[in-house]
Amino acid sequence: MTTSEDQSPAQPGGTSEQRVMLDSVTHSTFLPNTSFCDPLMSWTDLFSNEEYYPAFEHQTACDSYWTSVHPEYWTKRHVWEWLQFCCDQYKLDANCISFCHFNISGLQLCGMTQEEFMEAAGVCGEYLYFILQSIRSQGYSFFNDPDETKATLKDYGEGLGKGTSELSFFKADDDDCSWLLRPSQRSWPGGLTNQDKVASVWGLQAMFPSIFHNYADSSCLKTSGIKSQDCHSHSRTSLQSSHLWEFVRDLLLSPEENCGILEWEDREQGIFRVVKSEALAKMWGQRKKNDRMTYEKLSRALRYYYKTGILERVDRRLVYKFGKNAHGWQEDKL
DNA sequence: TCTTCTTTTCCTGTTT
DNA sequence: CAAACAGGAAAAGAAG
Repeated sequence: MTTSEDQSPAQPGGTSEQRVMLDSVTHSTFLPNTSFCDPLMSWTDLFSNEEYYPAFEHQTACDSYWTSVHPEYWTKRHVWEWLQFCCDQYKLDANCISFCHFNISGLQLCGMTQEEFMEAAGVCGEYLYFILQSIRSQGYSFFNDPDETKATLKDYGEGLGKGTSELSFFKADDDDCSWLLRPSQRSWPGGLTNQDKVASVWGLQAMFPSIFHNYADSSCLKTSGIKSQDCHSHSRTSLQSSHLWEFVRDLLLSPEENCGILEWEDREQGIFRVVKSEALAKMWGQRKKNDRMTYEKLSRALRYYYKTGILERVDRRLVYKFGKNAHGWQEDKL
């Protein structure tokens, strides 16, 4: 597999700005949702490769940012910028997203149904769908600027929980190109403080409580650094680096990425089988940037989970079971 | 820097 | 015999 390190930088659109943008995404693996998409190609690989992405639209640095254009007029680049923003800002797990499905214009994006979003990005897809719809239809912009804030949290109802006072979820005047960001604000995706991010996430929670309720436990909504009382994660590490058991769980929950490496034996009981042990180890090794990973080592790490109740022993080869301290795998709690 | 926790690495022995 | 399991020990790595 090719890595971003050995890619030639000489491709259309491969400006330093774009590479910075793309490289800030985790080195995810993308498994086949489409016939032309290399299953192990990362986002960086995908979009820096002209074969896969010939139409980078040859934009220049002075071209508009996605926030300054209505979604229906977004270019493909705007679509990625938006995806990039959503991943960064709302801690969506890029692994959940099949970027091959988003190699489209804004008009096509706006034509996608909720089901199509979910097909392309699983639970993140539903989330992305709602974000997009809010941008299209309601004119919400997500930024913190006291001078620009036209409405505070109270406009969106009571009982939103801690942190809501920080919120400056913004609804602009209808005649003010409502969802636009002014040029001076266009640097904000990289400049937000943690507090801003908390505020923004709380804002989304206010808008889409059902989504947050449903997915608070999902790895696709990473919650590190967000002191939400709804956060059920026991993880003490960064959200961007999921634990092994979460990686395994997410693989089980993402059939399009699974490639038959793992399969459920008993979905209700949380019993699953490792079908391709070395492939699983390789994939985990790619995630951890460790090409010496083997199933033997991976399985040793899995066995440590017996102690903590993340996994329970199943006396069958290559079969494991989620324990009482594993969360986010149950179908009815997703 | 220290501490804690998770994961990696290596190992020996056992089971399938 | 190979592959997988079990678990001890030590070290590395990440994060607070």
